[in-house]
Amino acid sequence: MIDGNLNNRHLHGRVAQELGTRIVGGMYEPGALLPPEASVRQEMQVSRTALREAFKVLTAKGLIESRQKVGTRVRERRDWNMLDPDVLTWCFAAKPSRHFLQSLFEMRRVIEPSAAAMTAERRTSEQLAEIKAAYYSMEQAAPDTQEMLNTDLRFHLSVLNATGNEFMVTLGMMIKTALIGSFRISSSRPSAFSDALDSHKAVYTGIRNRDPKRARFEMEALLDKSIEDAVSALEEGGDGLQTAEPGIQPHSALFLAR
Amino acid sequence: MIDGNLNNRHLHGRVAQELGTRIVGGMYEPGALLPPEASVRQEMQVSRTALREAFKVLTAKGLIESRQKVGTRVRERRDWNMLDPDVLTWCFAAKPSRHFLQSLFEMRRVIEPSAAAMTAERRTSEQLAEIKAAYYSMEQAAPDTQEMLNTDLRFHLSVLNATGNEFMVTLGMMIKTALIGSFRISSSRPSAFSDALDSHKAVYTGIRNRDPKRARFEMEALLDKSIEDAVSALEEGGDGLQTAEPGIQPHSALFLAR
DNA sequence: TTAAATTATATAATAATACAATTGATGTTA
DNA sequence: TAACATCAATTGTATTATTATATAATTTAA
Repeated sequence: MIDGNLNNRHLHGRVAQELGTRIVGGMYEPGALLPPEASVRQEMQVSRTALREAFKVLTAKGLIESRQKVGTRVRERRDWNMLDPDVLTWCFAAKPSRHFLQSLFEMRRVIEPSAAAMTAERRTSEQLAEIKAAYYSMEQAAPDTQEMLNTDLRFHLSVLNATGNEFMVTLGMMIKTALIGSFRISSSRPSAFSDALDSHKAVYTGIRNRDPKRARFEMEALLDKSIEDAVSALEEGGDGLQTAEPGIQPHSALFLAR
Repeated sequence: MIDGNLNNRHLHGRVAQELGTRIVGGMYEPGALLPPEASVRQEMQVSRTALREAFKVLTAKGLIESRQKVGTRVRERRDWNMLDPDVLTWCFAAKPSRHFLQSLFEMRRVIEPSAAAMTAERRTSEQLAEIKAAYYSMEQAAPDTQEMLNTDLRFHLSVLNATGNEFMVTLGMMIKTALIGSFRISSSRPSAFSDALDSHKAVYTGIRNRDPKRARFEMEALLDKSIEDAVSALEEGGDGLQTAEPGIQPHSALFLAR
């Protein structure tokens, strides 16, 4: 389990994970009632304490709400805390739709270029050193490995951290989950390895030179490329992904370019 | 209490609110241990069940982590789920620093212009109708009232909703909390009322005309203006806000302009 | 006949208690 | 000295009982 906070250590965490996955997976529909405590307890063979603590976790993340007498209801999707690392992980566990993945990439495309610009503007030399170190660790990682993913991740997080904006840091958690999840879906993407390195280096250079416009531009280019790769990996792979629901217009990943 | 999910209905929710406020307020420092269950129970006069459920809520939001024998520790600030509506509300309850408020505005400045562009690109006519309705409700609200805040909020949320990106919708929750919190801090800002209306109308027009660049530009202008207002309200007000910690460079709210 | 009041019942909320598991510290022994 | 055993503190889990509340069913009064 690659969750943010929850782990196998606690019984209630495992229960929350199981129920959370079921909910985002659509087994219990928004607005519907969960089975009453007693029956869930029996099914999962857990004590009331464990189940109720799991409910509290899910409540805290906006997935459910419990009322006396009436039961425990799944809240509307719009109330779910989609930016929560656990919720996001459960979404990935539950065969995310294409629309979901597109929305996620779109968020990165909104956030990260601005983050790169901020960082170029304000980074300290220590922060720059960390970004540089992250880049070099990418260079040394073998292509198409877990190590590559980790160093890639490290680079993006170091940029977000260096913004000095704590909300960016929190969004970094989301992006981390997203990257890991995407990697697991299209595991061996035939990404142009050296291309990716060049793009990252360009971002780093922009930040080093305190050139916000450049940093933003290069990050945009980098993301556009990686989105392209992911999409094509998905197209070929056809790895059991749900297709977008009808009625939802496909996004053009590039609509932001001006 | 204006929280997202928690409310006075539940005892554990009140306990979580109290503890959460203390934590983000700095009463318990990151890395430090909370007093053991028994003593918190005694202080608050609650049962172990209520306290433990409150702990689970705080754990789910990334504020604390409990280990057997060792106790319950406050996690590092970077692990806090700052985008969670409850956490954000607690931050506002705890006299937010100037740096915090600047970061929040900065996030809006990153998110909302892009959201406006997306919406201009993809909005359905129903979505446009809702945005229009929100604008007209602003026109009819009396200046400098709660009603004004509500309609303003409605406008911004309707734009975010119309992006069709569910992460944007979740960020809307964050922005909602931020707006309410900001309003309470600088309650009677001498904002140029009709100016604000004009800006909003310009955004609406851009979206109506399916003109992403225009919508983005007008949203940027709108936010720049409202940030300006808020800053000046803060300067005058001097309402007990903590000043930014030394060593943190002030942000220029406008660094994003190109 | 209808409306209001009452009661019943199902369900979650809270409390109280007991015991288990984990872990850090301390002491003990080879 | 190092490995090992013991202990104590603290949270984890389970169980049971009581209370509060929302809905449905029933009775009572107008």
